[in-house]
Amino acid sequence: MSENPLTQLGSTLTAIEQMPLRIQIADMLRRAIVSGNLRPGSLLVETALAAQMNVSRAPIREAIQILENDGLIESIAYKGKRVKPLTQREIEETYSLRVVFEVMAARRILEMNKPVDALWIHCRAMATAADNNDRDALTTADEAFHRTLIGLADHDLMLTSWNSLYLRIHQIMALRNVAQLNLAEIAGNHPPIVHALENGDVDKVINLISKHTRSIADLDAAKIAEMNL
Amino acid sequence: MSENPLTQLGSTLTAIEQMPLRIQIADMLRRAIVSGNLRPGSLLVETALAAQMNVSRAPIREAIQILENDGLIESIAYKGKRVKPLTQREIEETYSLRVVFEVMAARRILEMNKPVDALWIHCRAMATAADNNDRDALTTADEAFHRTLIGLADHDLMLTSWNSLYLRIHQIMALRNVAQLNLAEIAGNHPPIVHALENGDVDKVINLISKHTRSIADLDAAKIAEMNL
DNA sequence: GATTTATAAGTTGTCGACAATATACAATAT
DNA sequence: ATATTGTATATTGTCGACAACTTATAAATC
Repeated sequence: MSENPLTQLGSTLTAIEQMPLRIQIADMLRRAIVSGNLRPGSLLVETALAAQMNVSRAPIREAIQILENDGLIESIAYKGKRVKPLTQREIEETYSLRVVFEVMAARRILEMNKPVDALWIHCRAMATAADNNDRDALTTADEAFHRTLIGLADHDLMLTSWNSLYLRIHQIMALRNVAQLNLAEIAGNHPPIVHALENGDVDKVINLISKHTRSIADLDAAKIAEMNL
Repeated sequence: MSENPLTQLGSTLTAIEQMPLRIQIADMLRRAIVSGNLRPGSLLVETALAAQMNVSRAPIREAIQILENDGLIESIAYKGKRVKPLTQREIEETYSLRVVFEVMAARRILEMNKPVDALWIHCRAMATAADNNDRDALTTADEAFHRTLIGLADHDLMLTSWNSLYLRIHQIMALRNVAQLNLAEIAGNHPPIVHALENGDVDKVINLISKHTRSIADLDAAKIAEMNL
């Protein structure tokens, strides 16, 4: 089984290429949706996609079903499937559920007395990104912060739900007006959370997370409502 | 589709007979799993199922994918798919997530000042069932209680997650030793929750729900561990 | 002109067959 | 006896075709 490094790299690449088509297609479509390239409401027709990708309908169907499971696509009887429209309500539900998960995570972390040092790394990355006015870097560090927080809770079921949630959050973020976000403010919101965690102050953690999320959720909900998706 | 192959298998609901085969098959398999007829670890082979149900593999594949989404089935490379084994950890995660959802629901109900009269109906049904020593009736009323509680929170995303959670709870319940459950005690656990809700006592609600769920979760986790699934 | 009916087009649902790949087992060589 | 190789088998992945059903369009009737 031991081969030279070059073949190892090659096998890694072919491993991706040799994944089932449905996975490749699902990944492709998922990226298109959460990046905003496929806007909410877009119709997905199996035959069209199959022709476009030069594959049969079978893997397309399965890929679409995967995305339906992700909550990114919904079925419309005998018309096709379409990218799920984003309603104000859904945005609010998405963010409120994220708050619940993060509060749950915080409680578990405190119960288990887990160190939260890992969070500081992402806080610093966010601060740097804010200084450089680098929105992409801030977004990346922000997600890393939240993902780390959830991961520390060591709860697979919640993590799975959270991943699904975050797909939609990505989609929302791709459509929102980033210009109205104050990078420094967002970066500044996170260190107090870590401090509260280190001090074991549950109520403060809950308060901070709730307030932080709500302000973002309100911005996004307003934006999406205005876009009329 | 003038002749439905599945009628031979005892599917009696007429409404369901016009649904796509994948839905019928998924429902059938789901019932088999959550009722304990298909035990955790059972292998599901597409060709075998297709032959057994007199359909092609296509709807079987899609049905299996649906159940994979439900978290009831997992894939095993080049062996087939199997009913996901139940681990102690997973049981604990399932119940702890249910607690979080119910606490979230309670908070929202209190915030919206929603009347919770509907819950009393199910409390009474549970009391009656306990008096009659009718385990099935108690289980039904119990689920109705919890489903109503979640429903009152008016949060579609959470409801969807909760439904998925409850599938696994059904599966767990089907495998547990019902004899060790004290019906009167379970029935008695619910009215105080409704009282606390009516009094707006959030902390008490949280406390009651947590304690109530934990005792059941501990019983089930022990039972499953002992069964070595 | 409005309403009903017939026709066409488009989309999903299902099928049977073939290809690819991993596993299990037997046969062979060392 | 152990390791290796080859072969058979089992299972999933993918394809192209056809059927069923819904919607849209055009025609016909009143």
